[in-house]
Amino acid sequence: MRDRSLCSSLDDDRLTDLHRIGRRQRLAPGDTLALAGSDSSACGNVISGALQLCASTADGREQTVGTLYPADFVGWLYASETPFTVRAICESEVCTFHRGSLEQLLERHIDLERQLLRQALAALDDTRAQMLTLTRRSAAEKVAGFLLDMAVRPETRGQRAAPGGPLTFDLPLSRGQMAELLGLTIETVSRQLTRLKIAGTIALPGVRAVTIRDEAALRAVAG
Amino acid sequence: MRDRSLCSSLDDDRLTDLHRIGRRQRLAPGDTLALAGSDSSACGNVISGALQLCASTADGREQTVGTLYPADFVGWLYASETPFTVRAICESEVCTFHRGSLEQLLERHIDLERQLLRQALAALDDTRAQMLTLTRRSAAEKVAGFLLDMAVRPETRGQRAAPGGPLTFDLPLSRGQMAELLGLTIETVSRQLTRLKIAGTIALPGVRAVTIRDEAALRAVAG
DNA sequence: CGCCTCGTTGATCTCGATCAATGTGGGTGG
DNA sequence: CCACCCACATTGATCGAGATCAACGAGGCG
Repeated sequence: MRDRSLCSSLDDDRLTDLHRIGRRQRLAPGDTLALAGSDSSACGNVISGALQLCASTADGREQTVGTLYPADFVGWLYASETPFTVRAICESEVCTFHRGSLEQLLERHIDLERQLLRQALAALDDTRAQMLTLTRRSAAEKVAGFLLDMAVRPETRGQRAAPGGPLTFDLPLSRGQMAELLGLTIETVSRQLTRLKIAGTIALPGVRAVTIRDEAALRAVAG
Repeated sequence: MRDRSLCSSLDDDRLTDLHRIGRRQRLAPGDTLALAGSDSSACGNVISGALQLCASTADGREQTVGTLYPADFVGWLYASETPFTVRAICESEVCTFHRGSLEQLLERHIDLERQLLRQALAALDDTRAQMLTLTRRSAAEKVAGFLLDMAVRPETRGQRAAPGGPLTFDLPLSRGQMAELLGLTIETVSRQLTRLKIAGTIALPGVRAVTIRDEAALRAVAG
C-alpha cells in the first residue's frame, strides 16, 4: 500500500522536495476536500482513512463514483475545474499540493509520473468493472459482492473467530453510503442485508459489524 | 484529435522507432481485438473508426464500459490479463504494439508517457461521469443525453439543413449497441426514441439517421 | 420470392423506489 | 442515572419505470 503512494517512490532528497510544497490535512467524517464545480487546486494522496468521489445531477440525485484509500491519488491534474465532490467517509488524513507545483514535480521525477500512470490505469479498470455492477447486477448481487469486497480489503481487515471460521469486520460505510455506492436506496440495502441474515449467510452483530457465516453461499448470491 | 495520439507527440526519429515495432490492423464491425480474460498483449491506439469496451457477467449480461475513438489508447499496460472485450463498432483501424515493447518505449520517451497519463485521467473522469448517468438517470434522460453527445462528436459530424436549422446526423450504433451503452434494453431505447419523435423533438429519417428538431426541448429532457 | 436481421409496438410482470411507520442505540442534559 | 432526543436502521405497503415476453413490420440480400 505504502509503496503505491506518491511519497514512496522518492529517495530522501526528493521527499524533502515534496514536503516543502505539500501540506498535511486532517478530515473529519463528512468533511469535503473539494466541491464539484469548484476550482480547488489541491492534489495529492490519501494517507489514512477513506474518501469518496461523489457525482450529482442538477436536481440533486447523487452517486458515489469512486472510493479512495491510503496511497490513492486525489485531485485533478491538467484541469481547472473539479468534476466531482471529494468527501471524507471516516476520519482521514491527506497530503496535498497545489496542482501546478505537483505538475512541475512530476516533470522532474519521471518515476513519480509512472507511478501515477499505473494508478490511473488501475483506477480506470476498477471504475469500468463497477459500471457493470451498477447497471446489470441485481440488488442482491450488489450487496453480496460489496460485502465480499469489504471482507478482503486491507483497510477493514476482518478477523476470523477461528482459522477457517466465520470472518467478522466493521463496515466503514453507513447504510446510506452503501446505497449511494451501489446505486440503490437505503431501504433496499437494508432489506438485502436482513435477507442474507435470515438465510444464515451472514450475521449482523452490530450496526456496522458483519460476520460472514457462509462465504460460499455469499459468493453464490454475488454471482 | 490527432494531437492526442501516441504517434503525434513524436518527432520523425521517434516515429520511425514506433513504426518499427508497431503494426496496423483493420477491423470489420463486430471484430474483436481482444477478448476479456485472454492475455492479449496488443496495446496501441485507434486510428479510425470506433471501438467499444465490453464487460460481461458470468451469466452473459453485458455492459459497454467505454467507447474508443481515433487517438484513444487501447489495450492494457502493466497487466497480463485483458479485463474487457474490445470490439469494433464500425469499420476501424488500429495501430498496435506488443505490451512489452510499448512499455519500454514509454520509458525512453517521457513525453509519450505524459500524453498517456493525460488521456488516462481524462478517460477516468468520463467513465465516472457515465456512472452517474447509468444509475441515477431515467431512460428518457439517458437517450436524450446520448443524442446530444452524438450530435456534437466530431466523429459523427452532424449537418445543418440551414444555419441555425435542424441538425441531422447518423448514429454509429445500432439500437442494441445503444442499449448496451446506456444500460437499457433495445425495446426501451426504441420506445424513448419514438416518444421523442411523437413529441416533435427529433425526427428519424432513417434507421440510423437522427434529426434534432428542437434542441432546447431535447436538453430539457436530458436534464 | 423467401429469408434473415434489425427495429417497432403491445401486454404483462417484477424489482426496486417511494411513502410511511416503527425500532434502536448513543449522546446530552436534567 | 434516567429521560429524552436525534440520527440511523429496519420493516411494511404500495407504486411505477423499465424488463420481459410476444407479435409484427421493414429493409437488404441471395
